[in-house]
Amino acid sequence: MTMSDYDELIHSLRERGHRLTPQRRLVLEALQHGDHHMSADEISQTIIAHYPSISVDPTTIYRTLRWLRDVNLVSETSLGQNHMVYALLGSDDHHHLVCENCNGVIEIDPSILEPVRRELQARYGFAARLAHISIFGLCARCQMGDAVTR
Amino acid sequence: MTMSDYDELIHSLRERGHRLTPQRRLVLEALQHGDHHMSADEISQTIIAHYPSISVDPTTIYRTLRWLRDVNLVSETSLGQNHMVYALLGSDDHHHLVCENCNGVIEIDPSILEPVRRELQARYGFAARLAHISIFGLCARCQMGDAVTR
DNA sequence: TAGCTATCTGCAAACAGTTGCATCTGTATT
DNA sequence: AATACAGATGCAACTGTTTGCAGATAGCTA
Repeated sequence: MTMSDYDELIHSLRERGHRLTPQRRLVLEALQHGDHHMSADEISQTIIAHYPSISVDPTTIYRTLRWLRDVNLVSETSLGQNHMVYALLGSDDHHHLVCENCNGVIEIDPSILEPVRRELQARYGFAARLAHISIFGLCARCQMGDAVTR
Repeated sequence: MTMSDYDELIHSLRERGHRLTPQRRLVLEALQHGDHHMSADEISQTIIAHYPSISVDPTTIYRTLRWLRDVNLVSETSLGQNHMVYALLGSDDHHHLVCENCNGVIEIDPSILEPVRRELQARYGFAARLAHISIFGLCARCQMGDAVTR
């Protein structure tokens, strides 16, 4: 996303009554800084590390992340752990294959789901939001004997 | 699932060290009784309604549901609410299109994801567990103006 | 530049679900 | 029928996340 795209986006959000508060800027900055998926707690720690004098309430971080997800700026993904992870959308998009046995994660090209997206739109008129989703199952190694033996 | 299938299943689970306790029977019975997806709390309420004298600890219900999911007897699905819902596998299998705006759920034929399952196995050797999954997005009605306006 | 108001924040309390641990029990073995 | 023990249960404490509410503030309007 270019800078002018970003400005335009903020402007269009403002027009719809959304506000760009210091807290929201800090969360966005943290997400830009950490280039991988981040948990709410990692975002909080990143803000504290960069601005020790500022404190952002965890509730606000959660609410900001939900807002960013709702306006399609970040993805929210479960990787089989006890917390969600978040990532800025628009570059390095991919999906995840999560092994339920060894907890390993394989990142895959998002194009594999394009036919499904098209069919859902055609058949049901449904616009699927398929961004950074997880597909759970068993990886090649864990399939041997383990699907039953676990 | 026929009765002998069921007996066979229990037998094979026992062989692997799993036990069929009264609590587990009650959870299974509740799932058979309610024909739709049920939350842990609904299962608890159903047990209380049928057997007022027996109490099953919520922790045990959660652990039983996780076990049933791990041995592939029930599905665990998020329908966009703040809790998971569970269903017995094997009949009436389907997937869900969940509208993030109006929270409506459309049930769809599971065959739509078969090509994806095959490709994941072929390309990555990954055995996807695609049972009663949810795909989030916007339904036809909510797409008009709402994808942006929300 | 000050005022207005819908939106946002922080705090406390709540909620769904998980974990640690001591005790109990289903089931195989004798 | 009695024994033994891996595996299951119940309780309490904890985790990640959400919600209710009162006070604060972004950003429009004059």
